[in-house]
Amino acid sequence: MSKNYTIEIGQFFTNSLLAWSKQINRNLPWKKSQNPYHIWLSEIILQQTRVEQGTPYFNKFIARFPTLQALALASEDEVLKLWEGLGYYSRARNMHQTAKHIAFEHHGVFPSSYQDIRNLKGVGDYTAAAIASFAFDLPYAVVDGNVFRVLARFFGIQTPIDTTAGKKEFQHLAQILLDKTQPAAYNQAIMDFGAVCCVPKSPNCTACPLHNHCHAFQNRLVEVLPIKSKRLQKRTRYFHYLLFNWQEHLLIEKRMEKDIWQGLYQFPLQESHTQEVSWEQLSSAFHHSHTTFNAKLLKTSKPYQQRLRISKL
DNA sequence: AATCCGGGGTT
DNA sequence: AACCCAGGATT
Repeated sequence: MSKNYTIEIGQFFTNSLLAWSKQINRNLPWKKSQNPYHIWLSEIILQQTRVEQGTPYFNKFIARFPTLQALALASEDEVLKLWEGLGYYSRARNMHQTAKHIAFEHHGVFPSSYQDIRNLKGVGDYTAAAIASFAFDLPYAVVDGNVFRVLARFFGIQTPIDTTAGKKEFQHLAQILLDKTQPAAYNQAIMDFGAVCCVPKSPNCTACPLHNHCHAFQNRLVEVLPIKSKRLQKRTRYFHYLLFNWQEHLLIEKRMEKDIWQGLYQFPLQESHTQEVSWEQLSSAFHHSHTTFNAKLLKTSKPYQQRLRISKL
């Protein structure tokens, strides 16, 4: 698809983004330096996480673990405790494991080539390109949700972004468009542009400096692009927590099954598909807690919802 | 290629 | 209720 576009339009795109980025000011705390530890930490936190949600976590982690060595020396429990509430908890485990790996097996020296960075646990194509460009000025184009959207719209690409072919096509085009003389500035510019200007819903296209050459705007495809092939649907799970008193303590348990929150702790739990659950269900489900610990059921919680995505077809 | 893994905001 | 977010690992 990228073969259909001229060099000139690509240069217009790149130069326009860089010019646009100079007139906005998005001061993010992890952009104050090229410290690879700070860059890496921020990128892990921001995976599938909004900047506004991740920023306080970044500040907490930097305050508690000023260096990669400090993070490596921490216990996994403490790392998870600091991560609490952010979701996708395997990110925290992989991050901690990687910190220990770099600290104890590479003398604390953060890898400085794309391939070495890419080989770190928890680091995929996007994060490797982000660290390589932001921390080491290496010419690797980032492709995140913002980039998919901006490229799909401006170049009118209708290939679904959630397919192997789509990912390959967008990655290839992004690499062509990258300004190799200033990869960090370009990568920052295209993501800022997607986050601030070319937003998912109802972008203000008439105010966009690229709209004269934007395929989606010229062809009324802004609300259609980017295209995703997999339609997603939500299934709702209801969790009813039970508070057991045992020798003046509240019983908690550890989630060992292969499911969400693996290895995390919770009050004993009965799950149901509906908001209501019968007392018989609760009682029989926790006969074990009663008999094993001689614990007394104090009360049950209101039902908590957890929605998860399941593919429709 | 599909599926799993989350919390939180927006529409 | 559906969609989206500075995605990656697993199967």
